Amino acid sequence: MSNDEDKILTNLRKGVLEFSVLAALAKERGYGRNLAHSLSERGLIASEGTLYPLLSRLRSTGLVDTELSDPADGRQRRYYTLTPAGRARLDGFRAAWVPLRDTVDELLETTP
Amino acid sequence: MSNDEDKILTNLRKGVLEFSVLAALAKERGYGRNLAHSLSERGLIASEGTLYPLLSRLRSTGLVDTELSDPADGRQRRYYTLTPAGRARLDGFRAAWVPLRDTVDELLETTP
DNA sequence: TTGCAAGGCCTTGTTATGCAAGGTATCGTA
DNA sequence: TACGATACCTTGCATAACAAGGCCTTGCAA
Repeated sequence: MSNDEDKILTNLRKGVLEFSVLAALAKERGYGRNLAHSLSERGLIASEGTLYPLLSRLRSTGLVDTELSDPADGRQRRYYTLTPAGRARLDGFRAAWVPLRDTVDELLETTP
Repeated sequence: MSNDEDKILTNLRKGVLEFSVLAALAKERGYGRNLAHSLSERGLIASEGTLYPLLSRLRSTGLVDTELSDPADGRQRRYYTLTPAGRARLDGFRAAWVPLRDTVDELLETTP
């Protein structure tokens, strides 16, 4: 971990990464490397090593379903899709995120 | 840790509590129990046990200064004030917070 | 005056998340 | 046929918030 700025981001990500993945999967199914790339572009993860354990967790808690692609269609991939439970958890996150986000914004805005 | 909702909040707080404290101190100095109460009201901490170790950390890294109140003025308290380094770190947080907040909002908004 | 609730500060052990740095196997192509 | 890119995964670590306590002092009430 190099500088302070990175540590700030690391801790911020700790709260939102799981739900960023769920939100991404709510739009369209995806597979590991794919998700890793797009999340990395958005600054939501720092390495692949973060994503795969998370995906396993989401799978074992029933928030996502997985299916292997047909090996005949080129390279085989494990695709992830959101389950109803996953969508419900995403809604739960939204309910927690909005007020906390507003609280933080308020604190920052009113800071001299 | 009781339910899922609590865990969501716990992880969200992991990124923002330190800076919420700094932002609160940027407005006016405060003392432990005082800060604990106001942060707890805003949903930023779940117990005092979170705050005191954080305050120690802020002190040992030079982000806040402390002074004991005059014992003659009623109950003795340890007051915390923001240092220039603390203010700089708060600015660093703001720089990381805004884009990440926007990214999360964007993911949530465009979710079907 | 004695007891007790509240104010005020702090510590210990646990849990969980993200990170870095690896490792393995397969495919396409030069 | 060798090599780089694709794709998935594991291990060990650092750290932040939490719960559940403990300790001392002050003020009020019985």
